[in-house]
Amino acid sequence: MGQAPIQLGRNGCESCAIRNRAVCGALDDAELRELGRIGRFRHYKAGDVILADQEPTTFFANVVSGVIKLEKMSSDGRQQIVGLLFPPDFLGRAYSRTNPYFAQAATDVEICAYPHSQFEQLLRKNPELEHRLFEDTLSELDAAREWMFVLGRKSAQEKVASFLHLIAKRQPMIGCSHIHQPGPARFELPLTRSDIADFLGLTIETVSRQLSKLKRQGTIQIVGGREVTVPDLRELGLTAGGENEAVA
Amino acid sequence: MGQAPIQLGRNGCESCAIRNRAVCGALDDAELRELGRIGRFRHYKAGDVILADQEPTTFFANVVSGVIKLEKMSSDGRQQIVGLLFPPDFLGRAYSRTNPYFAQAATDVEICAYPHSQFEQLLRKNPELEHRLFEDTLSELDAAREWMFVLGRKSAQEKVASFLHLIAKRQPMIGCSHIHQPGPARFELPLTRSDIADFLGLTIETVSRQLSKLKRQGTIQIVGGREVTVPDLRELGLTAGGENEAVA
DNA sequence: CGACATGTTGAACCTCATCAACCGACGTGG
DNA sequence: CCACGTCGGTTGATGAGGTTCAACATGTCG
Repeated sequence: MGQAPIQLGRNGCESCAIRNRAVCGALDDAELRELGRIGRFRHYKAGDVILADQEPTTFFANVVSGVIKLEKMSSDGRQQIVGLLFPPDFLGRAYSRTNPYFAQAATDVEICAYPHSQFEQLLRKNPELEHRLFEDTLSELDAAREWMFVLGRKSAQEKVASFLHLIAKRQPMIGCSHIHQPGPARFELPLTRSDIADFLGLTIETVSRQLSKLKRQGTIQIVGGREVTVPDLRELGLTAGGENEAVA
Repeated sequence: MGQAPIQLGRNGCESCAIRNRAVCGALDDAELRELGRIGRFRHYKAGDVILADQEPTTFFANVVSGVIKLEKMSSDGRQQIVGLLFPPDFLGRAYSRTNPYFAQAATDVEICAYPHSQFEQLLRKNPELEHRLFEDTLSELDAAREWMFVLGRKSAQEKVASFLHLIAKRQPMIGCSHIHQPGPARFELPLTRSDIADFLGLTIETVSRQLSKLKRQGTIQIVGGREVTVPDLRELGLTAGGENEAVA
């Protein structure tokens, strides 16, 4: 739970791992150079706080590697993860003086950070960039609402299966194939049991029990607590229930 | 549960009830005339479906009066309200071929509707309009995440109190004062018990019991099942718990 | 008036939270 | 080196909060 961002030098966008997939994909070469001039790589270790709730906005960023959790917490200690960011997602709440939630590194994380005011200036004078960010925000809103259904209406078993299904879709595979058709999948869980519980509105005990149950049923295998194999994604999808699964 | 939109003639934006508060507030007079040319008033009765899930997008709209619920449903009949629209909110998912959820009139509703392609054209060539819509979307995302905390982490009692608090903040008062400082409030519930349950991830019985409990505790009064008086909003806020209440 | 929709209340049941014990891995200091 | 504490995770026993099923009240409309 430290707070030790490691600041690195300027980055070369041309060779960036997420070039064309992140918001910067909206930019032509000249504009990209400008964004590259203001962008800085930063590293965080799992558990580091990246943005604190209610604090003034100081920067935005793109996730380059790792997973970031967005978290709401109440004074009495309850917490709820309200979003997960994977590469090449965008981090930060545009046009707000303060940050509406905590952003914390779930795994070790690399981001490409842009100073607040410089980025918003770029946004103002570049409608294509703003358009791209707008589309990203719309997708996030869709995802948030999808998750509201999970939180409000699904059983513990379905919640855990839904979570695994989500990770299977977004997390880079351990093996190699990056196409996820119905069929087998293999991935590493980027979250602890405690994080999973906070994401699903459950307790760690319930999460643990449901994972064990899914193992017993043969829907998944787990080794070392974190590495998950799903023999048949379709079956996992079925136990996830609900089926608003028209996610494209 | 019918589907009978009543189509009305063209509207005069100058005298519109929500002019300057809706997205159209981003437009200068000339552009407003253009939007006025494509906008049409429509009326719906409580229960009417306004947009159907998975259907091709045919129009966008601003809510002029009434309340619209955005709803997700699964094949087995479970449903979850994922958003409520009050005047002057914007209805519709920009840049998507299809609609990601049901939009249904919770009360009688008036909207100002813009045909799909004409509106998106206007959006493309008018960055100010898109910017305005972007800001609205960011607020919706904030609200959705706020609600994820409610769904995932609050007790039934807190959920119901949170709902009442939300309505108190957004619903026009029955009396006259439209300022809501800590103090008394009076409003009409725009949702049935069943809708409230679907918004909170509860059953109607639980909602009814919690409302009765709040009455017994003196936190609220209810007459005719729909008209609510809150002697002290601060107290309601306290029983709503959580306190991410930095809503500005 | 009867039929139907909306809402309230009671009783029984069940899912999930709570409390607690335990395990293995890891890191630290004596 | 091993004892120790800590952390993440699993499993069991128990009980509370909400769901489910059911009966009843109220209001509205033909």
